[in-house]
Amino acid sequence: LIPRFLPVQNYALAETLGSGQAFRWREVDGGWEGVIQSHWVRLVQERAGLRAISNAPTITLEEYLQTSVDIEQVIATFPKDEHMIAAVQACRGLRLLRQDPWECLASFILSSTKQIVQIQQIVELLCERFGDRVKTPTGARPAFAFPGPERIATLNESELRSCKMGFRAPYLKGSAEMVLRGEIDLARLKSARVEIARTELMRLPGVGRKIADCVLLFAYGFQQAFPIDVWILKALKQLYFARRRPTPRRLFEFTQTYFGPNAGYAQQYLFHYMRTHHEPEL
DNA sequence: AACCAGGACACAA
DNA sequence: TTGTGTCATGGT
Repeated sequence: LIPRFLPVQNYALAETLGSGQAFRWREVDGGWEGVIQSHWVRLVQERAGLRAISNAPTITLEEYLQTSVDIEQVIATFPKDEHMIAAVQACRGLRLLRQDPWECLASFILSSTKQIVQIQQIVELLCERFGDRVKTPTGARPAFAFPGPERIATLNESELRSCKMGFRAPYLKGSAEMVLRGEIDLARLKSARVEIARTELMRLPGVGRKIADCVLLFAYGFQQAFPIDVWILKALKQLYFARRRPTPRRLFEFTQTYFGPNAGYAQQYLFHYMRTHHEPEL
């Protein structure tokens, strides 16, 4: 296992890994351990960057963690209203990851009406039971790769339900089968226009507008994508549409114009802010 | 013990 | 188009 250093300023590692965009990271002895592709990874926050222990190529780590993104430059494009200022103030250094499309897609299919801790539990069970073992340092807990669509497609519904995913089981299996049959090409979406990529993703069972936007943002890096979940919906209505009744279409229009070219980052800051400051109802 | 969770879907009006 | 019930499971 190769230790190395990823220089980066102002990287909020704990909030980035633990706040609901990825579900497989665990805090262990002051660091964060997880799996990227087929590589076990341990990350430790340091003053001038991130210390990484892993066999994964450096470029893989940098890509996943997006360490080359200048977050101050991103923040500078946010609207300067009091709510965004407070959200940035609450966690300067929060990042967006760049995850594997299938893992991200499958994870968010499993996310609907679940709390983040429960999503983590479901995904962990799925990997433990059906993922390939990956190499770990002696003494560390066993770790597993995320099972690919070819593996998920072979499982029956009761095997999937044993991972506590409930009614989402047929969605996951159905989506795995469509990917496996080539009815959707996840790799090709990277170079598509965002509207086309979204429409494609929404053809999959269990994937609506919100989950599609999560995958567009967290896996493909479409920074205009703005997932609207219950927290963000509450934030938008409460902070920007008080005493009004926006239609979903009007809300979407607002997110695409008001928050600027990095709307997806703004969304993640608002999401984290709402969840950690659990605003009293207004 | 109710209520809710990073929703989607079929169906009604 | 917008509204309601349903789905499975566990945390708070």
